[in-house]
Amino acid sequence: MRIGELSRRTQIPIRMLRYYEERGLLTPQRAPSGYRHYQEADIEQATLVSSLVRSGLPTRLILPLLRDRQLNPMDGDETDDGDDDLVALFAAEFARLDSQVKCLSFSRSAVQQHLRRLRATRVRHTPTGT
Amino acid sequence: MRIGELSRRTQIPIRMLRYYEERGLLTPQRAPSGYRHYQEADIEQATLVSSLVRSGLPTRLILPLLRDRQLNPMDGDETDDGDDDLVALFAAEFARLDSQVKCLSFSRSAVQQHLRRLRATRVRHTPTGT
DNA sequence: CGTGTAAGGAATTCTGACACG
DNA sequence: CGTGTAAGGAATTCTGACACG
Repeated sequence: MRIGELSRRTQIPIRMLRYYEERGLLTPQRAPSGYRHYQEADIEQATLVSSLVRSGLPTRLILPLLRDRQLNPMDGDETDDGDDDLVALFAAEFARLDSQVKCLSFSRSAVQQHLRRLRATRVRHTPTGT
Repeated sequence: MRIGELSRRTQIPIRMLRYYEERGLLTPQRAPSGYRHYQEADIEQATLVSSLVRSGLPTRLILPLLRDRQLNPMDGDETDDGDDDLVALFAAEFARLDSQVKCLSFSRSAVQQHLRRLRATRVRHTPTGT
């Protein structure tokens, strides 16, 4: 598929799909026309990248993460060996995401609870509402 | 307790505790000296407010949410009756929080998975590590 | 001993303002 | 709008010392 279709199916702006490619996170083939050509599997990949980017991961961390993912588990080594710095960076990102999820989940349920009560009193006052 | 202790126990900057009060979200008593005096219950309240603020809720929405919370369920009306606008605003916030939680959770588990593999290969290459 | 007090400094808190993205 | 910071002052608390009965 071409970029427009991928954008539509993933809800990711075309601008961002091109940006991901610029950062090496997505590598579509090219038609003679120069049009990008994506595989079905790129839908999943683009979705993952988009999620990570929106979650605040710098693209330079997303790249090694993707490489790791594409490795055959049976393969030995082509990994970022013993990269202590990388491990530390990812550990920090994980901690950040974890606490952010907790904060948002907590807020989400507080808002949900409020919403329920708000609607309850609304109904009580507007019994004729459709 | 005074503002310093509350700040320490909630991990919320003093600056923010003062700001919450300015917005009517926290209403500590005052000592003759002018020092703020907080109750134990303010710990929970401050934590809730902080979470909501960090989650991106505007303080003007947090205020009615708190009021609602403090209402006795048996009481009748003193609520924001039939406030369609409020309901819509909260519904929008809820939707936003919900999708944000999903995005972050997804990213979180992707990073966690990567971290595991990263550590696994690190160990394989550094069997003597402590 | 238990208790009050003056002394000087350190830590805490106050407000109103400016800065930033 | 939420948050940080520098400024200048006021209230609070701390410690070690001296005094008293």
